Amino acid sequence: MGKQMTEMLKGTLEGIVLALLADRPAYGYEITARLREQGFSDIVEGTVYALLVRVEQRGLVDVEKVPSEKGPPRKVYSLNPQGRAYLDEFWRTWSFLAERIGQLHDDTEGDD
Amino acid sequence: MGKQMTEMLKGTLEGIVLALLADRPAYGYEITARLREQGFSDIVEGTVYALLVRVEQRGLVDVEKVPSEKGPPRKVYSLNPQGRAYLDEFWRTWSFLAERIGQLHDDTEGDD
DNA sequence: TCTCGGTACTCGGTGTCACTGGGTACTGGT
DNA sequence: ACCAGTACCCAGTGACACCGAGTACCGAGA
Repeated sequence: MGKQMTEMLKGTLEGIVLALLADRPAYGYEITARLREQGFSDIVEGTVYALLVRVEQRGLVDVEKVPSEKGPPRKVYSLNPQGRAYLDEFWRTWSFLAERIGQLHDDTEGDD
Repeated sequence: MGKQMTEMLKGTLEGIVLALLADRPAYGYEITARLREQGFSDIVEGTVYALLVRVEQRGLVDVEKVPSEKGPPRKVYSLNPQGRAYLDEFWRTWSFLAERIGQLHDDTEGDD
């Protein structure tokens, strides 16, 4: 979608993935697929895997290795309490930002 | 506000500043002050100035030097047609992202 | 006069993040 | 034997907000 989206995803993609995990546990390949379904068509696997490594090292998710019928074993990630708290904080930050920007949009859209 | 806000501002702060300039021309110091008024209390001058240099070099804004009664001359930035087009693109990208994330929020908020 | 605080802009270095473009390994079908 | 799909990993790149410090210009008070 372009460079603007790339920059905008910094900081938000993490929240998006954690929100997906809050819904239900999932593994990397699956998360990538879900993101693509939701319209984030050019988010590639490498990005998601790197992100998952990060959140794991920060202790926001629990990991369980589950054998797959097809291919290597899956690493299934699930949100733990710490992750949930972090996600809460993410929503607060997001709401604040979205509100300001929404207001800015309303103020400036009348003149084009 | 914390690290999450820092990361989230990547890509969005640029749009915010351009939106401010779409409202009316302004200079760096003033923009910083306006941002603080709007609640972005810990955005420091250095960040804003660096951003302005960037958008100037990309040709999104026009610059005019105006003498100040107090201190060094002001560099007054105003959005030009290219910048307006870029801002339009920003709003499209933002709307897309905000819609997905908003939906994600609605889906997951019911279970805490 | 000298200092201090407010105004206004500049700059080098840091950490974080999404992206790129590869690679490994396991399975089933042809 | 080969290939496509599944599933994960990794080193390097560019962009960006932040940090801390510096420069310069002005008016007011000690």
